[in-house]
Amino acid sequence: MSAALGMDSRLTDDHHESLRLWLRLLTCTHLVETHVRKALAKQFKTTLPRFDLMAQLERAPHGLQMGELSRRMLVTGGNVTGIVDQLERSGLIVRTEDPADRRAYLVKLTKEGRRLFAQMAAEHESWIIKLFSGIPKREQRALHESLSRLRGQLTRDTP
Amino acid sequence: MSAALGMDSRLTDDHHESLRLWLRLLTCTHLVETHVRKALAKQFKTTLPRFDLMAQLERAPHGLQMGELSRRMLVTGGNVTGIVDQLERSGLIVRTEDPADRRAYLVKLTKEGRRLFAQMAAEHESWIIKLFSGIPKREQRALHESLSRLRGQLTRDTP
DNA sequence: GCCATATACTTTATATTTAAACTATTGACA
DNA sequence: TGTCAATAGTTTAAATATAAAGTATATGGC
Repeated sequence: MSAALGMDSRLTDDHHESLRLWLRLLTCTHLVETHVRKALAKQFKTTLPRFDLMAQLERAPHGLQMGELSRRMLVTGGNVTGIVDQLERSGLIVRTEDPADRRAYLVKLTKEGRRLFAQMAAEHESWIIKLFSGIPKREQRALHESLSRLRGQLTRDTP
Repeated sequence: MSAALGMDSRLTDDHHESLRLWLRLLTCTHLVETHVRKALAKQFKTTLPRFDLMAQLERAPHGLQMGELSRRMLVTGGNVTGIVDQLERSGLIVRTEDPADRRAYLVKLTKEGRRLFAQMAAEHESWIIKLFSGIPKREQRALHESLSRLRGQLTRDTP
């Protein structure tokens, strides 16, 4: 993630409500990210983007093209190249020839990658549940729904 | 920001609700960030972290220490050093001696920095308002409140 | 079939970001 | 007062991240 537009604890009244909402969204995301990043580093000696990429592959047993990874992770193609390089060097994923398109690869988890990811995913989920545990389930569902509407807006209107 | 944990459009049912909420939060934040980053680059030839840092200073006329910038922006100190270097080289901010502590600087906007920031802030706010315009004000307020509760959780329990 | 254009991926240059090590100064306290 | 841990900031190395340019392959129209 990029930077936060600042702790939103001292905004003056002349800031518009949408702006304040955005800053709060950014702060929350940043706080969770920092927590998860440190936990991944400490417990698994890995990083958030690598975990993210493996999470994508785990849901796609037949593999994903680089471009599809890029779209799903919301990062540029060049970025994906670098992270795939790292994970491939570690033996956790492999680039496979795409039989349907000689320009493309199908990236897949190796057996070792699947094994390791299963461990990390379980821990990761428990961290998230703990971090969100102070928000009642009812409110979490409402939040989720509002954010879904927002995501719809963002993907529909601003291509 | 770091990477998204993936488009949350194809989660399977076995994912816990908190995890889904987190992924949606991350996706929304990432989409807005990408939009704002591109707009800042296009219209002002600048970046999000530089804009963010200037936004912090604009609200602190007497200046801020590097460490205070780091805390408010939720990034590490080394990161702040780099961004301050850039902005200082461009003449938009200055490092001032802190009369109370010879280890510290007070970083301030220059006149040119204030002038430019005023322009950027106005545009920035209009972008945000537009991006969030599909969400009713009522729902925006509810979102803001839920996120406030979440932020409270995140800053209280996970130091 | 041939060619223009688009797509898939990599490379390059630059900026952001973290963690950890380092320097300088402060502040607490025996 | 002298010492020593804590604090403020920088530097370093490595990983992300973007945008833009480059390479190779597909695809669609002629």
